[in-house]
Amino acid sequence: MAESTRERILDAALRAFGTEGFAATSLDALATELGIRKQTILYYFPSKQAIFEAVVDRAASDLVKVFEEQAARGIGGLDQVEAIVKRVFRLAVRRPQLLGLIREVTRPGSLSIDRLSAHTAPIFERARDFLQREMDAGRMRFSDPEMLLLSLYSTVVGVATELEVQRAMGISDSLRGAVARRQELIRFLRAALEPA
Amino acid sequence: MAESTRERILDAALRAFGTEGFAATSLDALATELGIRKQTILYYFPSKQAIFEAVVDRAASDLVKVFEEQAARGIGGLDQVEAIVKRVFRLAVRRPQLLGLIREVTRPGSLSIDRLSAHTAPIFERARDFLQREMDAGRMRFSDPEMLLLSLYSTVVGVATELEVQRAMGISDSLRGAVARRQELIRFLRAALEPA
DNA sequence: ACTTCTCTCTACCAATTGGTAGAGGATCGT
DNA sequence: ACGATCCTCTACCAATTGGTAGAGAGAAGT
Repeated sequence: MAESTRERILDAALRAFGTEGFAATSLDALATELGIRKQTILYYFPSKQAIFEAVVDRAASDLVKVFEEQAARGIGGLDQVEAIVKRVFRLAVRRPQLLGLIREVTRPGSLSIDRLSAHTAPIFERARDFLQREMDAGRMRFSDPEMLLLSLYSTVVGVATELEVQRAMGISDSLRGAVARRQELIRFLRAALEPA
Repeated sequence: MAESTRERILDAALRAFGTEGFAATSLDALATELGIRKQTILYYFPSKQAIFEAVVDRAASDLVKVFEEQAARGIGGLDQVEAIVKRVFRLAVRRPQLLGLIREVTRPGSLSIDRLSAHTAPIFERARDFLQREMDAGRMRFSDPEMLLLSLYSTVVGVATELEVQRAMGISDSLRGAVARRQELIRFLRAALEPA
């Protein structure tokens, strides 16, 4: 057996929640997609909310792992920023629903936001310290590291996920387009971060 | 009479769609909030989808107006970029649901995306030409104007709307916090755009 | 006085929602 | 052979969903 039913449910739920959103996803639709009955889903998870939380947990730890792998390399300066952007982009291309889910969770009305930030708080802290260190070492333009982190987050996640905006702007969303976007984004960020 | 019923419905719908999202908003809830019956809503609009489209139309033209007002001033270079960012921020503070709605419409599964881009296409084009002109004049770092526009869009909209991410990062979402964010964002963009 | 138009209402409806109860079939250790 | 555990199913259910049909109130025009 390739994958347990539980895992298959989580996979399908990630896709659905990450693209359609929580409210627009019905358990019946999820079950039909999987070729099983809704009650089978409710055997593994007590409620729809519980599925969502499990999906968030898994997505968050996948995301954190990507960051920690790169952090472990201990590269410094803008090269490290570039490496992280590349990893985020690889993730966005391979598993677009994952970042879509993050945006679903960070929506104003959402529950589970605390669940996500419990996972991500350590890497936020780490990133902030990294920026501070690089600034002190003169390898990065000086500014408030938290605000800078917010700008970086917005830019990277936006460019990686706003596919419909790109389409509306007439930008190709092919793989080649993704590479071009990534390249321009990195140049953009390097210009924004380089010390004066 | 302060406001027509139709206008009140559109106002409430903007708020609901912009924060809760389309699927999570029910006509009954909307009606209760307004102190009227659901059927009164359905007298003015034939369906939920039609309400959404009307809201998108109104929000889009409000948004376009903000841009055109600033474009008419004919300021050049980074000062113009800064002025636009400030206007977007003012909008985000005064009517946060408006940008929330944009994000709802630009979500993958959404309908009405064409409706939005029909409104915004002209200002996208205008912005692209503006960037190109500024680059040619040497007042802005040289790069692909479309890709640059995407980066700018992502950064500005993200910083202006990702309130929950900010909360998770420990950034205050007070008015003072908004001013600080705007200031840092402008410095960030200036650094990213200044010619080498 | 009568009609017409604008608006909001009550009364329903079929379909879908998330969720409960419990039957039945495997597969297991004993 | 037997019970226990694991898993998926059928059968329901109350509540909510978007939407229809049409009554009735009020104002306006004739």
